[in-house]
Amino acid sequence: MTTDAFLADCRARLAFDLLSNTWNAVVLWALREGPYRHGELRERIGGISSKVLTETLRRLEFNGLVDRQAHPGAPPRVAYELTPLGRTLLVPIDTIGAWAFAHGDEVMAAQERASGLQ
Amino acid sequence: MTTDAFLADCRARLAFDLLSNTWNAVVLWALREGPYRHGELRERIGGISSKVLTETLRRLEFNGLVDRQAHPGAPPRVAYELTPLGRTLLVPIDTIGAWAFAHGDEVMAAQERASGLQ
DNA sequence: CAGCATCCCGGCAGATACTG
DNA sequence: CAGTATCTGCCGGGATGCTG
Repeated sequence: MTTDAFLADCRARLAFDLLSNTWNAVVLWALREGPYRHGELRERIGGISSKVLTETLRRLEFNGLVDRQAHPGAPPRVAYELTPLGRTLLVPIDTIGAWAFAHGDEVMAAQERASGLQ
Repeated sequence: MTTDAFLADCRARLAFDLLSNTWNAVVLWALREGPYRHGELRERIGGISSKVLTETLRRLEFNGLVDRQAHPGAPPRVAYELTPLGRTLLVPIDTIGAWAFAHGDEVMAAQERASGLQ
């Protein structure tokens, strides 16, 4: 098992905290096909406010997962791109997504069962 | 790509929400080696309060990931065990942990770099 | 266009004390 | 032993409005 010293190890927490935010994984995933600008990202994602998108990008940048390129001038042009490190995180994200597609209905069924019998 | 319709799909969110809680994944992981009782789990995990452990177990049970067996009598004996569904979720959890072990130091280095230059 | 400044709210999680 | 009952603080995230 690769992660046997899991419980006490803070390093594992690191990855979970990265994926624990509502939007981190979504933005990372949306960026997988190349640089996008702020507005493009908002469109592609849908349902995220401008403020929250900026916060998320700042967080990802802080953790070395996203690279921010500001081309100066007016109007402002800012592009965001995955770093190589950020790109490696797409693997776990995809694994989670795959699990959801395989077992999502089982979870929902369990939820309804549990709700039903109070 | 298995999860191309990721952004709009609520099913993917399901899995992320499951792993977004601070303790869900930890408790799931702690349960991977068979049934444990409330007190045993607390010991094995460390740093979790009784109340929060109960809440977490209730949540996991609600989602069909954990099975709760109460053997009546005094003193009370309650054991928790992974369901087959819960066991499948160990795979993504392990993937995340493996990523953390492989790239955790890169993230920490990036954080220090970002903190350093203000 | 990109993004800060505010205000606000709900829910996770910790600490503490109590019960069958 | 395995919980429940409170009280509390914190932070993510939404809404709105303003700026260079």
